[in-house]
Amino acid sequence: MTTTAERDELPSRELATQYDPAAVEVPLYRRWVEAGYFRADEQRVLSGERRPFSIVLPPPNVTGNLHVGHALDHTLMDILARWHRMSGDEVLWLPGMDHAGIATQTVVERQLAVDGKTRHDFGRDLFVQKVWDWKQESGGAILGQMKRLGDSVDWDRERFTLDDGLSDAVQTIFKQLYDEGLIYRAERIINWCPGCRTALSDIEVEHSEDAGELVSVRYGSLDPDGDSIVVATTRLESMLGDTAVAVHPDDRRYSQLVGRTVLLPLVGREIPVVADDHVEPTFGTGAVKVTPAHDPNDFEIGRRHGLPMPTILDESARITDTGTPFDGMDRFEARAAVKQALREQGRIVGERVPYIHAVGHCSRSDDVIEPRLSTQWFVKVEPLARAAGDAVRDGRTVIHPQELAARYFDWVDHMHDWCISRQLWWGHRIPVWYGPDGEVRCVGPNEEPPGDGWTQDPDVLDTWFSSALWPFSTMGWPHQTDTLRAFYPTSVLVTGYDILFFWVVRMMMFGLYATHDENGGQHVPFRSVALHGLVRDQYGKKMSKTRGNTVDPLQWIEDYGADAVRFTLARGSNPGADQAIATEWVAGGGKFCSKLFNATRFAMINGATVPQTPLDARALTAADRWILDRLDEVITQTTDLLADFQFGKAAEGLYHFAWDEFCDWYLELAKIQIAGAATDTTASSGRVDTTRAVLGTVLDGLLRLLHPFVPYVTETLWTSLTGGESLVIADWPRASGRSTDPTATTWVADVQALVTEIRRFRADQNLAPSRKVPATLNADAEAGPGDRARALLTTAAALTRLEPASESFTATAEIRLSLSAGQAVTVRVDTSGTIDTAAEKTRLSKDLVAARKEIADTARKLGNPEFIGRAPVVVVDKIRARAAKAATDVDSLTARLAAMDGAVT
RNA sequence: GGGCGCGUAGCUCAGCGGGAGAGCACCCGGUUUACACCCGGGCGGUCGGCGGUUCGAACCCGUCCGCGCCCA
Repeated sequence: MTTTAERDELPSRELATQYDPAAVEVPLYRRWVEAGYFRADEQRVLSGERRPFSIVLPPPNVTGNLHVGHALDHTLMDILARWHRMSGDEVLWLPGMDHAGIATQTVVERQLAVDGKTRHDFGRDLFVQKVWDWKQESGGAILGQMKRLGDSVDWDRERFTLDDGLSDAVQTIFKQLYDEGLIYRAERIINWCPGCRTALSDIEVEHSEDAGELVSVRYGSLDPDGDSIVVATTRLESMLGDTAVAVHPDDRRYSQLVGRTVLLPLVGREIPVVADDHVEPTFGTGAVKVTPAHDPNDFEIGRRHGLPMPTILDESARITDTGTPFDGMDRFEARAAVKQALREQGRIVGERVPYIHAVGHCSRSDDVIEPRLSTQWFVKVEPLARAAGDAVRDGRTVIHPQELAARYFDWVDHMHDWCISRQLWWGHRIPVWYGPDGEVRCVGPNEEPPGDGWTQDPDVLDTWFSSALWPFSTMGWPHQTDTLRAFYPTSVLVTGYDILFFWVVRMMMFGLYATHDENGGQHVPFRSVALHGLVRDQYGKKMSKTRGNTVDPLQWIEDYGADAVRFTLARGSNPGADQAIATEWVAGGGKFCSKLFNATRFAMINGATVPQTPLDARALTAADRWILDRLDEVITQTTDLLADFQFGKAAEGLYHFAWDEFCDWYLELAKIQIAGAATDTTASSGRVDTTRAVLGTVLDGLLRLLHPFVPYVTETLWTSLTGGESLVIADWPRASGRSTDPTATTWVADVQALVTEIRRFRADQNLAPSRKVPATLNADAEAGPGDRARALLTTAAALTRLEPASESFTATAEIRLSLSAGQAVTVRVDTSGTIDTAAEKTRLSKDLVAARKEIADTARKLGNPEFIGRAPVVVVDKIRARAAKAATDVDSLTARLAAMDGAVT
């Protein structure tokens, strides 16, 4: 027995008079979750009952909110998840978040800063506890936002990268890589963010074209007879750390200087001039200053020539340990001060201002990155990257669209070793301990850390290190769980192409390294990667806070409904390509849902029902046959497009079918069939029932097809139409298997052409749409089988408000149309003598021009023997038919224009 | 500098060898009992330029111009 409370939870089977997404969406989502529709069951896969479909959700950042890029990504994933669920697959779509090391630590540090405190005031353990507290209270807002969007994820399986299980996975793979020598610690030039005060990997650095200064400075003697050499730099303060000047060995301008020393100004140090093949002799003066501790290229030169490598910047990028007055200055302050001091010495020999050059910025804080010599942990990526490349080359993982595979290869084939240590407290701490006598020990997940006298490495791992394990760590790896057995390798990863290197490559590397089948073969983490583009503003500009053109998808959801946002995003999405979006377009998505609602409601008012038995083909009208054939086509087309990740085309095809074909034409035709049967008792008594069954059949199929895109409105309508439990667990439609009826398609095309022609006439003549116009309808003798020709005319008349001629009928105008098979129909109308001859002439003249152009175009082709000889027969026949039709039209139009002229004179 | 991609209606984009399309915007007309979140009609494009291949090019090839992204 249903309690009142339970009944309130169920959506009403009665449709309201207007669709209100805000009232429907939240309760519907709750009902789906409570019903357990989104839960995955390993056993149904392992028993062979169902095929698995698993989808990797890119874990959003725990500090993040749903932005429009997520909305797109999640919409596409949800479309796949719901489509596969309806197709009978067991779907696992697992939600969760990553811990976002820098971002999260920064959030909490900012809170502490309000009270004038830093994390050091609390110590490591207490600070980390505070971050956990923050996560409990304020983190993960995005999970609620995912629910609002409608994500059909299995909430029982929510994961977080710092969970115990996932942390075990991190420690396990670290240990394995370490033991195999694929993780090492070394002093290298790394990207240092002075704002975040940590090392970054290459991919966390974004390059932009910035305006700086290129300053040329004379090193060495200022005496015209003394040794000197001119070098240029954009980072003038770095000269304080110079330990050499390098020139190309073959550069004769400097050959006498190689091996000697020049004076380093301001510092007063003598530094050598070295010859190095890597110097570009044609750039600038051909001589370069060498700062080994603060430039990657200079570091290599320094290594080759055994140069000292003094570090002259501290963690905040202040000058330090140079023994000059610049110590303690910020790098930018020092840049100006050094320039001033050099100018006073007369050493500035040239300046290019502004000088546009590429500058690296921290992707998190936007601070200018400093290359810095530092001891860090690295992953030796070469063997991992090669395996990742091979997996795509072999087709074990397929990238969609294919063009983007080139970028993938470009990346994996030229990857630098990955700097994985971060000087943070929030994250997975590096499981390496240092002993009192310099011993180093990497501790595995089941091992006790060493005791007294040993200290653990203070750094934590890059967040991407744990995110790279996500596809399998969330399923219980390193344990061989039923979840892994059932759902791994996963089916698909859907993500933006901008994250291909950040994350996709890393998942590929770790997945191939860590996971294997029974025979020891490598597992790919996912079989397909579907890449979409960025969402841009309505002018195609990239959204950014500084530009002020960002949008809030949650506001759109509030205003227009989640379905509207989803449909608009899906419809605009083409594989690998960016898309633009605007509020008006989202409003358009809302209008589509509303249209769907009104159409279904109307069909139901007219008795639409989903038949329990197959439709009797003999009882179907041409209109019925046409819409049913179209439904079959759309089912096949949508299924094929989804299988190829062509979301935009799939959505577009459904929109067109629903609105332009079903609503605009079939519903209007159905009205006539139902009304006509009421007045015409000789029409088969089953006509009304058949029409109702066709309405129900088409709507049932359409709503199923649309459900992955717009789950809420379709669920509302479908449960009302069918009385079924839920569309979420309904079957994906299949084409009927009926052979198509091309004559039905032709018939409808003729109706549409005739109706449009009559409407054009009415509009040109300013005949009010509501006005009934008397008319006579004539078909040429050969206009086809009598019934269909008669139906064609009466149907067109009904759709255009024509009424039968009375005895006083006097034709004042004539509308003639060539039908597709070459016959013609004529409609004579009585406009009560008031005919706008000028408007009618304009209309006919316009058609005449078009028809003459058509004659010219086709005649040119048909007059070309090469065309007749070489073009396919079907093409030639088509052109001949067009030529014939155009000739008929020209005759008819000419005659009517002549008649009108005659009538006037 | 290297690689990838893009230039089609006012805007955003489909179409990628045989009649130039969609959404949004715009103009005109409409309370035709599903829907004014609507209906009907309409305006609007030498498909970036120039060459070539082809019976035929928005579509294939070359080249130039302009724009974007990624990597140096």
